[in-house]
Order: sequence, then C-alpha cells, then structure tokens
Amino acid sequence: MPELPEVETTARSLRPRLVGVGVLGISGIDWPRMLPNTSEADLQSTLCGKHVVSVDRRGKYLLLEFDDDTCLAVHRKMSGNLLLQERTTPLALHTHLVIDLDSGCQLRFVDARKFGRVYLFHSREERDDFLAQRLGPDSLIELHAALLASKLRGRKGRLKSLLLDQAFVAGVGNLYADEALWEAQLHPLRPADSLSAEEIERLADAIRNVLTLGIERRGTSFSTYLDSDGLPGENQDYLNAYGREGQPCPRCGTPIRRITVAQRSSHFCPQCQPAIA
DNA sequence: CCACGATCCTGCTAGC
DNA sequence: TGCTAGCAGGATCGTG
Repeated sequence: MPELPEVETTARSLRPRLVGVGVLGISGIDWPRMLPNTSEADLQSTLCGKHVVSVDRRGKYLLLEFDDDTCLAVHRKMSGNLLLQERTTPLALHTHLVIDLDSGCQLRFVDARKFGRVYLFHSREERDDFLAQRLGPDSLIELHAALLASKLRGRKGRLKSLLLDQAFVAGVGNLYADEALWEAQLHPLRPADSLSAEEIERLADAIRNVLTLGIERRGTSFSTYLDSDGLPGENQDYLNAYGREGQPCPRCGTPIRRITVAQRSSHFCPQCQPAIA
C-alpha cells in the first residue's frame, strides 16, 4: 500500500525521466470509475502535445504538472503502481491507463484492486482547492512538534485514528502509523489530547524518522508496491511492528499484538507501548 | 467533533 | 486436490 515514502520514491525516480517530455496520446482506459472528474477523451484532448514541467508529491498524491498549468493527480490507494516502460514492453495485467510519451516510453497505471484514482485539473487553483480540502500538513516536510501539539489539542479521538486521517496529517498510512507509534512508544488507542509535550515531540520525531528511512530504503513492498521501474523497495525488511503479530518486539522481546482500530489492523508492543502513560 | 459501519475491488490464504 | 468464504485496506459518505 503506497504511503508517503512509496509516492515520494516514485516521484523522485520519475522526475528526471518525465520533466521536459511530451505527451503523444492516451489509451487503455478500461475502468472509467478510476477517472472521477475526467475521461479518456478529455485526457486525450487536454494533454496531447503538452510537456511535463514538474513531478511532485502532496500527501499520497503524485502530481504531474504540464506547461499550461494542467495537472494530473494520481492516488494509488491500495494496489496501484505507476510504471515507466518502453513502448515495446508488453502491458501488465490490470493496466488501466497508458500515456504515450515522445521519449519512446509509456507511463502506465496498473492497479489490480481498482481503488486507485486519476484526476485532471485545468489550473493550479483547481488542483490546490482539491488538495486543500483533503490534506492537512505534509507529514514529511511540514510536521513539527509545535504544530502537532496544536493539532492534537482538544482532540478526543484515538491517536492511531487521527494519524490515518489525511486532513489531520497527510501522508501517513496504516503501516507507517504503526511503525511511528512503535518508535515513539505510544499505544495506538491513547486519547489524542492525553499526550505530554515530551510524548508529542517523540511522536513528531518518530513520524519524520520512519518516513525518512522508508524513503532511503525506496519504500516498503509489503504486498504489491513496486517503484516506477517495477522493482520492490527494501523497507519491509526493517519493520518493527507492522505485520509482525506474535513475533518478538525488537526492543524488548514481548510478542507484538494486533488489534483493530478504526477498522484497520494495528500492531504494537504491549510492553513498550502501554495503554496508560 | 467523534465513532461506527458500509462501500468499493480482487488476490491471496485459511479452512473444509 | 479443489473449491469457497473471508480478509485486507485508503478514502468517502451516511448515520448516530
């Protein structure tokens, strides 16, 4: 499941190979629902002849900006992958969008579960409104202890639920939330406004740390994530809590426990992450 | 503001 | 062996 580090890894690898490149055509749409605000014909008429001027990331959205301020936003949700491949490479199963480029390559959106979405915005303003409505401060570049403290103040929800809320902080998903809570030694069910200043600082540091390490390891390929060259990341070899139910906590040896929080599995060490501070 | 449940999808796995 | 039922999971929406 692509979260911030996976999207950032993809953006970094696509950037040098897409900036300056022109669009020749759009094809392969076999699932109109993945285009909530556009269509194959709309994409075709809007993007043909346009050149990519930037490849960016906001939260878990990958953004391709073109030379007339048109913007394509891709959210990969659970299983979506963006592959940059030679035109001659056979299409992978579950390919739902193909963008033909004048570099001889194709940018292909492949998504087995069809949860992924591609949006087209006709101006920077339209795009920014869309994102502002959904995304809080970016958990990698904007989140600091003071900001986290002010956002947590008065919030009665569970800590884990809030971390998954993209309007609270953008970019953290289930896997990195569990890893950050493990590192900060905080129980996922802690009431959000019960954290001490020191705990908030630990959490802010942990979030930045797990995301940064995730990027350095080119993402976590827990199930389906692949980078734009179709290669897995390495961070799955370094997980401390996520997916490790019953296995020893790397810090204290206590078996990792799994509970359900906000309808999502939550992995934590019952020894290092006590429910009561 | 918060919690909970349903929804969307399909590959995988556990269980029979 | 082969089948099926159930699970996972990000975001959104409706209800309480």
